[in-house]
Amino acid sequence: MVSCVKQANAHPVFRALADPTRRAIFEELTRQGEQTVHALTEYAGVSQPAVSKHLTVLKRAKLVQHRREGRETHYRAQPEALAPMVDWLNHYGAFWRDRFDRLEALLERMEP
Amino acid sequence: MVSCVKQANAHPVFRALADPTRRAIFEELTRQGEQTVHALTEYAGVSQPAVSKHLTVLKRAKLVQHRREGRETHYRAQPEALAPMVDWLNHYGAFWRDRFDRLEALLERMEP
DNA sequence: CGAAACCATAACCGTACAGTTATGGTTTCA
DNA sequence: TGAAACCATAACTGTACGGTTATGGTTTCG
Repeated sequence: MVSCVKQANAHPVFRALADPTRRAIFEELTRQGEQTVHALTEYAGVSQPAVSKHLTVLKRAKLVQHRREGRETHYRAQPEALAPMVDWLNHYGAFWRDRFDRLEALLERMEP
Repeated sequence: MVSCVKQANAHPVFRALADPTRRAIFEELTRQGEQTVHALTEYAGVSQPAVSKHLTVLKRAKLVQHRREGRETHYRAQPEALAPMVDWLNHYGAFWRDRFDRLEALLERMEP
């Protein structure tokens, strides 16, 4: 029946991904897998506290998870948290709606 | 071959849709179709200049088009402009990638 | 143990931004 | 023609936000 209605939880996702640095961090985690804050700091080209704050925002949107191991913290992307955004596009992106609907139908037949 | 690489044009879309009021306006235009600034102002619950500025941002992201008719300006949503965001999800939303890829393949067979 | 690495939080700063009122330019119409 | 409707822009304001340095808490290791 396709995604329904009121997801207030969509806002944190939209908000988090509006910042280029945050998008870059998420992209890097998606491509390279789990990363320490140190590694992400080198990649992002901003200070370590800045990266920590970005990770906090991403964490609130559930876009990343963290795992502490000794003195370092490993972050990894959690792409399932993109679902609200996908739902929104499904709902309001009229141009894509047909495609999504057909996809839904297809997938239901493919994976019961 | 699925969407490729560097779309700097994705940023304006992400940025524009990060604001709740702007999303609401876009959603309203998608649901109800073409609307005047006056109507959108009533709907949005903010001042008319605020709406005008939001529409300007949406316009820069190509998410809306406008058509002047006498003293009123009619705006309408342009959902195709969501493409960069869809591409981004396709690229970095690992969880959705398989689905999108299968969709691509399916659509190519369905609409040659 | 003591120093260094790793990370998070605090405190601060400049700017971008969403909102407001004020104003002016077109267009409609009585 | 003159007033009112419609819209965009200008000018201003407060706050949110992304960045920085400073600091402190764990953890590792020589």
